[in-house]
Amino acid sequence: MNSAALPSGSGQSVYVVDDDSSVLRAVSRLLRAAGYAVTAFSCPLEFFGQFDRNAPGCVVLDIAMPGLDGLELQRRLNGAATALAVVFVTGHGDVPASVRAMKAGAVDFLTKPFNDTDLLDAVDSALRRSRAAFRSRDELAVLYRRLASLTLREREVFEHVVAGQLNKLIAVDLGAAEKTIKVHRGRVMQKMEAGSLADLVRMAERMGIHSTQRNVHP
Amino acid sequence: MNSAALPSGSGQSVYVVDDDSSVLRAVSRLLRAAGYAVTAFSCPLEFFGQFDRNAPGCVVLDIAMPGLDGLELQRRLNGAATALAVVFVTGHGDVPASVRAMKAGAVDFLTKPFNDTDLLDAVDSALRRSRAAFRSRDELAVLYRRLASLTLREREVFEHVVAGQLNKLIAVDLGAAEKTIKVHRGRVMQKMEAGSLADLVRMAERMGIHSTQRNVHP
DNA sequence: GAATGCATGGGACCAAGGTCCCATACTCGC
DNA sequence: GCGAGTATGGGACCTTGGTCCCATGCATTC
Repeated sequence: MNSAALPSGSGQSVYVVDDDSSVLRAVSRLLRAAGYAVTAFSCPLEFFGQFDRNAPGCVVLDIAMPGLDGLELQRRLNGAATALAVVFVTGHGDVPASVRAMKAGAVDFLTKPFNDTDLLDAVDSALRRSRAAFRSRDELAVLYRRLASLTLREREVFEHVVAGQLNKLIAVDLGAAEKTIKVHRGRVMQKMEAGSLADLVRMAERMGIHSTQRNVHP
Repeated sequence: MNSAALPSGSGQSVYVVDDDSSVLRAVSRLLRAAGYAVTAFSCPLEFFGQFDRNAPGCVVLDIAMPGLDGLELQRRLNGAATALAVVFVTGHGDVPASVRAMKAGAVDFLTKPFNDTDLLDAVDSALRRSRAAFRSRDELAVLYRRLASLTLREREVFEHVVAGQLNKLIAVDLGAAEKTIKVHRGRVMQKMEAGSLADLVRMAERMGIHSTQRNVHP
């Protein structure tokens, strides 16, 4: 185990994106002094091409930038498969922009001049949120990978099982013998790596799986 | 069934709170014309004393008001057991105020002059959110009422069951016979009105019940 | 002091879940 | 055409879960 500072592994990486180089320097210095792994960009497109998609992190973003607008960059980040959290920092922010930013999930929206504490608090809270989102996204990805390993039939049985139906009824619904359902059910438990039915139900909940149940008369 | 307009039953009730009587009149008229059941208040405290806690609804709120500040009123609403959603409307809103409002869960934050469509959209979205929150709060209340009807022992068994443990193991953990656990478990299913174990697990999830499990050696 | 609610279980059963081994049948790709 | 993967089940067997009736012991309450 090497304990060198690994920006992407530490969950402490902060990207600062601002076209004003003096602000960029000042903010970067402040955050580095606070112990964060900071990467600075004066060009939003450059940032978008280089940041680490596979790690949690925080982006400190100026709203008004030439080339790529801050809000537009946020929109692209939301569209991309990342778990980055955004903190806006701006000199001349207007209310509509701040509202749009917050609606789109920004953690905070600071107007210059802001005091150091506000920025540090925002970054801390953003990293916290990003790490949580990243972890949850990761766990979900594992679940979906397992789900994808199910055959069609197993998937059907899975849905009926987490709906609380008895094997006997599932058999009727799917037009098979109870015996066969048991076999599929056993394989579902194995493939999903569920230690108990309760586990399986919780997995289904997290994946938003609700039975596509035609209750009576298919 | 009387189909008279019932503000609290319809899920369409909107409270407008603004100390500027001309704005109050204009906004109220607009919303009434759109079919909402509008109640207007020029005094925030009066509103706070009179609104219906037991129905979903939307509050259109001015930020700057004498007596009770808009943000403070929002804070109180969040503290109270309501499911109201807040839309801010203000003449001279500053960015920090809008950010605080959005962080506190406001649906939108409009600055005058705003066009009618923006307000109507915001109110519609707020009512939608409020209805969803209200329903979910209601369902949760039912679950908690059932949970409260469990005896201490039943509650313990409940936690172990949704943790996926077998009756046999629960018996060991609680120092009782498997037979006894079965009895408790049966009563838990009855009292919680769960049709299946899957149901019970989902109920536990919604209530955030995770076993307070001392795995080995109590 | 009788009644009530609760926790505790024995006995007896039956239903449901789970798991072996085994077999058939179909489809797909090489 | 043959093997792999899939869906299907029979037979046998055991473990769990669920539910009757019944009974005891211990608090609290009226």
